[in-house]
Amino acid sequence: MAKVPELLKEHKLRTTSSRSVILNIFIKRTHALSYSDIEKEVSSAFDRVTVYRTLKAFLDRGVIHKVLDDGGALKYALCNEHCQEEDHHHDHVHFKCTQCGKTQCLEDVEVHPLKLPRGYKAKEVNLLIRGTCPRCQ
Amino acid sequence: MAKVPELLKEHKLRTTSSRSVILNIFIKRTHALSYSDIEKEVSSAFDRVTVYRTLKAFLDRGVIHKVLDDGGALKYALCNEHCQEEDHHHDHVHFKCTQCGKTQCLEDVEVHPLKLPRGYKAKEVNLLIRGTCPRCQ
DNA sequence: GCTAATTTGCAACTATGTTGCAAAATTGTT
DNA sequence: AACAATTTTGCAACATAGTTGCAAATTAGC
Repeated sequence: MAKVPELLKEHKLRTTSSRSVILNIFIKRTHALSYSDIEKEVSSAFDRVTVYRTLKAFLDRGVIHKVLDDGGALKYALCNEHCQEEDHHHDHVHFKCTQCGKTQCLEDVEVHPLKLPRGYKAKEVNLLIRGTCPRCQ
Repeated sequence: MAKVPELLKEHKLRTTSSRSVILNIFIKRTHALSYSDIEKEVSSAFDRVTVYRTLKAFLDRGVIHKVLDDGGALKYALCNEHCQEEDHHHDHVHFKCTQCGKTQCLEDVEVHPLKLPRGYKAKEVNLLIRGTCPRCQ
């Protein structure tokens, strides 16, 4: 909680109440959050638009990254250490539990380099694994 | 075009005009299509709801599968040969060109089995690669 | 405390997707 | 080719997701 203002400053974002609260939610949670997850937690303390704009600001400054999900709504999760705009690290492995519906980043899973057909050049790889998580066995 | 009715019958779907037209669009195109891509092609010959329901019917019967995309809207692409409801093959590699925005299935790319942390059990793996396609080099 | 720049809330709008229901179309059977 | 049973369609209405413009409020640096 104490490090929230510094985290914001690190990413060149002004410290405002909505940003502090929402960033803190991301820090507390270990799984990816959608707009509606956040809306529920802040229980309309902020306008819908503010929440969306906060998420957009976090995205643009590399505080969070998009998490692909099979459902409709986009989810977001905290980027790990020092992943600033430019040198954003771009290989994500996400695990969605089909039981509880939660999506987590798996930082330690190694993605083997892929052999693409001639002419394709990869910049970023996103892996979504669906299955059951340890808590839902 | 001729094989559209048989394809529908194979998947236990009645032959109707919307299904024939939409299935044919999927056959013609090599890249994944969103609802709005289809809407544009059929130029409101069918009701919005019918298009959505047709996509849902195709999904349920294993004619098409969902394609993850980083944007908001879900995309869909033809399943390949004999991928019926039950034994749907579940490892997909998709390539999204950041230049032209088109997403393709890469059938031939091999996905190496992943070592997941203890307790995680994978059922399905979806890989989305972002980069540039041969046509946009 | 002042000023400049950014952020917020509101209203309004677009896109995406779903549900219930009556009318229309499809299929198999005479 | 007409019939009945089932499925599919279109319409209206709704729900969720996400965006934009603008004036008022807030933040950061001085």
